[in-house]
Amino acid sequence: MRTSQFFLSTLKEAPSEAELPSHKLMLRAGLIKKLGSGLYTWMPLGLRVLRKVEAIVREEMDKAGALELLMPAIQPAELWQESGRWAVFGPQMLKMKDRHERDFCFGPTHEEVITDIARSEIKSYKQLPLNFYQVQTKFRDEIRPRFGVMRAREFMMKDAYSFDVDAAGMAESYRKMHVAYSTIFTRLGLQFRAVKADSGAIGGDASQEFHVLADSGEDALAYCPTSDFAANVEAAEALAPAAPRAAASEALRDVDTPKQTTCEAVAALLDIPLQRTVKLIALVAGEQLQIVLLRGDHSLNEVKVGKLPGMADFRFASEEEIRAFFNCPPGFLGPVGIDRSRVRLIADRTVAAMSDFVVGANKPKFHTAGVNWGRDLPEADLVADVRNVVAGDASPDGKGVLEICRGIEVGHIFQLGTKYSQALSCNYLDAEGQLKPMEMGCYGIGVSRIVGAAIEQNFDEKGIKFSAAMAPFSVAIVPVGYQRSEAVKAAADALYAELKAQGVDVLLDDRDARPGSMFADMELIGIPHRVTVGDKSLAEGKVEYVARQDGNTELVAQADIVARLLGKLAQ
RNA sequence: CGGCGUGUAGCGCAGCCUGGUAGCGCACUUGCUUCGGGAGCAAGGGGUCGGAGGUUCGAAUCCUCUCACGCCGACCA
Repeated sequence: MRTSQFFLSTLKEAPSEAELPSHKLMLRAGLIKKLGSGLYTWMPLGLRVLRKVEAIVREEMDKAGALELLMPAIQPAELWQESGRWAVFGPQMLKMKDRHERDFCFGPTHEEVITDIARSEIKSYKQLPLNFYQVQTKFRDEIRPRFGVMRAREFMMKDAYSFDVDAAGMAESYRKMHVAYSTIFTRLGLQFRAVKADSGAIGGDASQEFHVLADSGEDALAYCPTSDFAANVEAAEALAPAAPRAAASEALRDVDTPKQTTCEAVAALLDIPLQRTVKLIALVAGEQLQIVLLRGDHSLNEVKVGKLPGMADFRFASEEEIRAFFNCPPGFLGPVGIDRSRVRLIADRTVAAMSDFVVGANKPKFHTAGVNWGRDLPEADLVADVRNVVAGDASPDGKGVLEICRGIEVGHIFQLGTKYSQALSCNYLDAEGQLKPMEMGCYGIGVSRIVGAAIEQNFDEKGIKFSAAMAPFSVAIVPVGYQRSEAVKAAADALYAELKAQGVDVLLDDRDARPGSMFADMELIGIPHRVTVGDKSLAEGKVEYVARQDGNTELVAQADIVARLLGKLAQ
């Protein structure tokens, strides 16, 4: 491709709405253009990148035995009503009516449709196992779209669905997808990690997420450097402290905390470690107040709370509800001396093992110190793991200590079991003629998100640094004086023709622009290999090669440059 | 949805407080010069100042309403 025949639209300054480096760079490089909130056009340059990601995803899915199909983006409401998710999915689903007032949605995912296909097409165990996939535009009406294509409302997703005769078969399908996903992200040149995940709204048993590691990632990941344990923080178990609760050694006493409404402030005032304080979080579930106690430096894990008995649809208590029960404003709440018949007291495992701790006194401007279980208040009604793990916690596999890093979720694989096949009567006949529900799995990859995540992981002050696998063009030829020097033009054209003949995605910058702006553009859009052709080096029969990755420059004989480039591209 | 904040040329912004002929940089067009790191000079084109209503002789500027977008909190590939 020649730049004069292509469409480059680079910007020196990024539009102000962009926050993350990847978002700014994608706009500056002209990969995408915003149409509305969470809606982006993939411009010609960006589409080339997206297509390269898609191609790798397709190759590996095909290799893993999955079959591509394409389902409608618009789906009738009936299927969703049948699975019960029409109401459950909520406002995140874009709903619409046709001219006959029939309900439809723009598909946020395709479990219902694929299950409908399977139940009508698959009758016998002899047809199984099967894995169908598609690369499709999805729409989720995100509460807050942001970060460009990383959290867009309309986005490109690869979703696959496996159908097996039994749980062992499903586990094998799942394992194949795990392998395929690892291969895909490796081929894309990404640093990634597979972690244990919560299965969330989609449901099911086992599930793992694939994360591109990046400091700006929205998810916190817990991993153990000395074992293979890795989990999303929301799914990582916090073990109970190994040491038993120490005996009480302090007397119960009130302390003045005139303005200290947080554990941090109280700890600072009393000059004690934050780990000696306990905070109280008031929740409501089943019309009853639920009091959760957490150590001062820990944070509530809402996923874990939601899984406790009777807490499935919990919410945070309102300030009125808090005042009604405690007769005290938030900031000074404590578990000592409250009417335990009207509430349930849930203690985090860590708190249950504490002694001589500090909590609110249930009266404004006071906290209580030297609090001890059993002596000053009855034991908790429930001791459970309700906190997020923190760096330094023991690894749940008992093989070391956890560290925390951040990641961008680009893939998620689930073992669904029979959740959807039972809801939608997706059955087959086994060898004994028995009707059985199919065992399903589903596997998603955020194709458009990958582009953003990859840039978030690979950029410098000059712009994007695409891996060879994702770059819109593999090689950029920058002639200095293409319009002025016959020799330069002839050499550049010859190199261009030769690379094209070799099947290389090559971009020849034949604009009548100054070299500085051509260099800057090629660097901004992230072309991994650049060849500069100029009179100076041509006089010695050489051209200049620059690697975008490290900026290393070398003079290469004209006769050798094609072979050198082919060698680098093959790496 | 709640809490802020911003809407002025394609992009980045000033002007608004204190009403009086709409500006700057980049980008774009033309010409001359320049040509290995986002060139210089000169001349140009482009804006219903988000929208509606109001106050006023006069509104980008003041008031009311509205829409859009962005940031901070709960969802997810």
